[in-house]
Amino acid sequence: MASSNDHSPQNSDVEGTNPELSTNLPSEFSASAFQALMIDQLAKIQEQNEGLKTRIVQLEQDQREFYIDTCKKLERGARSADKSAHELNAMKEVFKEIVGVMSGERVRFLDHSGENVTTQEAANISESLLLSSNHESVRRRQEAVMYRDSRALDTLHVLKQEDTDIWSRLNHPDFAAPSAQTESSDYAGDQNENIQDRAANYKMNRLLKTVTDVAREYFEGLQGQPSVMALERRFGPSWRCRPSERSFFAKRMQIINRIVDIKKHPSKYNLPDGITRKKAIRVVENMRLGNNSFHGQATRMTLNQLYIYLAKKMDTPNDYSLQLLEFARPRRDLLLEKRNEDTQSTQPGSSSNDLEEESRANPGPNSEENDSQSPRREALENAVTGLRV
DNA sequence: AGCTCCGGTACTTTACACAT
DNA sequence: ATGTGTAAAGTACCGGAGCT
Repeated sequence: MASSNDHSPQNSDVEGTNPELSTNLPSEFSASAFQALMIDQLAKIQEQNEGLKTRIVQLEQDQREFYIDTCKKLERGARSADKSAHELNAMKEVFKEIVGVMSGERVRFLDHSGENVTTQEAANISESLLLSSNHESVRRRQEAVMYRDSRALDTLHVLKQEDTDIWSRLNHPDFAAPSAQTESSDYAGDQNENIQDRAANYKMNRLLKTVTDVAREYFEGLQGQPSVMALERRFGPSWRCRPSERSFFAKRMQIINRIVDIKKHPSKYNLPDGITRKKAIRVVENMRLGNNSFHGQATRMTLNQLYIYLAKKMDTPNDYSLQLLEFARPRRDLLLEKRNEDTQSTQPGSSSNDLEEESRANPGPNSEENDSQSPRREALENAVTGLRV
């Protein structure tokens, strides 16, 4: 364009200043001007072509980069989808665990004695993806824990010296000792805090009514809970730092101590050698149910009364038996009956009163059915028949 | 010897069942 | 509805064991 502008003044100059010359050479001038114009135009086209070429090359490069970038994104997406699927499966496993805990199935995982776990259940557990993925990292920690605990146990209280083979089977992944953690990651730190919180917040069950339940809570753990024995071994007394928990634990330990002592020294209680823990528990449960002389007569004791009975050393050698000699009545009932007798003795009775008294004095096999607590007692009796084996 | 931790126990408070 | 008795849970204190 600049070149064409350059030519036009020349033309006007030639035509304007020298009209004679222009009239003499019109054809020659126009041809040369046309040539120059064409060359100029061609040059411009060439320039445009080169510009287009570079732009096409640039576009090709851009497209290639876009393609590579998209491929990378797709690859990342695919990997992310795989990971999500894996996590989803893991979540399904966790959900199954939660359902298991809620339905009571999961408690079998905590059955440290291994008495209640069938081969099929063991196989199912070992097939769990989540558990298996957790297993490796947890296993190393647990080995360190077991080593530390087994050494610590040598110097601890006699009660804490329960069979190490039971402890070795305690493999619940949630309750590794914080001190045994070797990872220094934030995740491991969070887990430590979580575990310590859970241990610090554990509260022994106040609603238990039988020695069997107390022993289960201590040795095996209740549904979805760690066993008290495991808490003791992993955290020492620190998990029960609250005064209420300490006191309650001390009372429960009177019962547990007796079970352990019966198992260790059966001859001390005129019981056969090699007695199992289950049988030791049954002996103490029988004592609670009627093999006792609480306040001078056989009484079906509460756990608190059993604690008093043992703590005050009110027990006698005759109380320890695998046979339940008498399924006694609760102290509350006995006291109430005694009070009624006293009031009736002050008011010499009618014939109906005599009958009532006689029926109380000789309670028949169904006498407790009229009791206000008969459903509970029925459950207890069922438990007793189970204990009698 | 002094300190801390822990278990044991007396005492108090609370909850519940039963009688009036 | 209120009073009473019993049992259980919780609190406070004491004493022993272990550590510095």
